Amino acid sequence: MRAAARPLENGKEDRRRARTRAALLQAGRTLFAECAVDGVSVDDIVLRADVAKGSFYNHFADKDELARHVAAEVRAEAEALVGAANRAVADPALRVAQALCVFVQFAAERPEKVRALMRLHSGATLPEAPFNSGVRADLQRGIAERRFSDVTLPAGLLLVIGTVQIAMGRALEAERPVALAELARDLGFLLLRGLGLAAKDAVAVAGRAAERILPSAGPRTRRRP
Amino acid sequence: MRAAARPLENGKEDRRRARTRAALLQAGRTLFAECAVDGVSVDDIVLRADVAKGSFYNHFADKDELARHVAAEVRAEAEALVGAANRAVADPALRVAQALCVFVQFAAERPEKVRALMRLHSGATLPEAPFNSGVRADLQRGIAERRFSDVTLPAGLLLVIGTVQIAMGRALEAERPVALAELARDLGFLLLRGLGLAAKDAVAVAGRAAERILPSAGPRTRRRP
DNA sequence: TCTAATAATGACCAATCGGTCATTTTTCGG
DNA sequence: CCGAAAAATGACCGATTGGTCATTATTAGA
Repeated sequence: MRAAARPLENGKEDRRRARTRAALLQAGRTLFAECAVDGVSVDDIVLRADVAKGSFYNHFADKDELARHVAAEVRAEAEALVGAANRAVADPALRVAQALCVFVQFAAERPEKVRALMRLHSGATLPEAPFNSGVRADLQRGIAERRFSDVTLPAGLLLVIGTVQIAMGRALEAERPVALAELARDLGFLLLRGLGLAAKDAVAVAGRAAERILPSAGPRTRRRP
Repeated sequence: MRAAARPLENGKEDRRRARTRAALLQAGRTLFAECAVDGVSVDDIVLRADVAKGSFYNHFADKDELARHVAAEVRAEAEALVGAANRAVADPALRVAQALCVFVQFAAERPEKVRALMRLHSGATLPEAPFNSGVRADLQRGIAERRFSDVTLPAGLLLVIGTVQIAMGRALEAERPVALAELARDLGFLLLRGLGLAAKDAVAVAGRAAERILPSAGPRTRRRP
C-alpha cells in the first residue's frame, strides 16, 4: 500500500508482460492475414508467438478477444495515418482523395496488417461504424459547403467506403507500385466526379492527392523533365 | 453396356441422389451464411441436412468443395437475374445501373444466399474474376461508345464492383425496402456521374433503372398521384 | 538474501474435428 | 420375385481443438 494503490510501476515485469502480449498480437495478426479466425487454432498462435499456451489465456479470454485487439490496433494505425495526412487540409474533396491514397499506400506497404484487418472486418463495413467516422465527417462538411452536389449522405458514404475498400483489396494484389499510384489517382478522380466535382476540378484534386501521398504518382499529363 | 455407356437414366435413383445433394448444398448455404467455412463442421452440415456423415463424402471430396459449389450456385443465380433484366437493354449506363439494382434486390430478397456468397467470395473480388465479366463487358462497351468519359478500365471496374459490393452488403442490413430502393437509385446516380454522365442524364438513367427493377422506388421528384 | 507477488509454463483433459469403411437400404433390369 | 448395382448409413478412428491448472521462473521490495 506504499505507492498508492498502484501495484505496477514501469519495471521489468511490465516489460516482460508487454513483450509476450505483443508477440501474441503479432502472431495473431500474421495468421489472421491468411486464415479466418476459426481457421487458426490457439496452438498455431502460441507456436508462432513462441509462448506457452497458458500465457495466451493469461492475456486474452479467448481467440475472438485477440482478434478484436488485432483489428483495433491496425484500425487505429490506419486512422492515425489518414489523420496525419489530412491534418492541415481543409478541402473535403482533397481530404477524401487523400484518404483513399493513404489507405492504398498502407495496404501496399503493410499488406499483412491490412489483410488481417479486412478479414476481421469483413461484413462489418457499416457506414455507421466508428472506423468510418472520419470519412463521414468529411462527406457531411463537403455537402454542407456545397463542395459536393446532389449527394445524399447514405449514398455518398457507401460510394466512398465501397471505393476505398475495394481499392485496398486491389492494392493487396498489385505488384508494381507505380500502377497502384495511377490507379489510386484515377479512382479518386472517378470518385470525386461522382460526388459532384467538375471533371477538371476532380482531375486536379485527385492528381494532387496522389502526388502528395504516393510518391511515384505523376500528374495525369506527362511533362518533359 | 446395354443403353450405350450411360449407366444412369433418369430414374428414382437419380432423384434420390439429387435430393441428398441438394439438402447438403442448402444446409451448407445456410450455415456458410452465418459462419466462415472453418467455423462450420461437417457434422453441423450433415445434421442440418438430415443426412448421414458418410453421404457427405459420397458427394463432395471435402468441405471446401461443397463451399465452392454453394458459391457457384448463388453466383450463377445472380448472374442469371442480371442477364434477364438486361436482356433487351443496349445502353451501357442503364445496364450498369440495372445491374446494381438487381444485386440490391437479390440481396434484400435472398439474404441467406447473398450472405453465403459474400462470405465465400470475401477477398476474391478481383476485377478479372469471371463473376465480374458481365460488368466488365458493359464498361468496355460504354467506354468504346463514349457513353462514359475519361474512364480507364481498371479504375472504372473497381468503382463499379466496389459500389455494387457495398450496396449488397448494405442491403443485407436494411429493414425497409423503400429506403433500399431510394438508396440504390441515389447510389446509381453517383456511380453514373462518376463514370462521366451528365448529372441530368445520370438522374434519368438511375431513376429508370430503379423504377424498373425495384418496384417501390419512385422517381426522384415526387409526383401527384 | 529472503519473501511475496506476478507471470510464464506445458502437461493434461474432454469434446470435437475431418475422414474412413463395412454394413444396410433402396432401386433397377430381367 | 431375384440378384446386382448404387446410394445411404453411422459406428469408429486418430488427430486436433479450446480451455484448465498445478508448477516453475522471474521480479520487486525489504
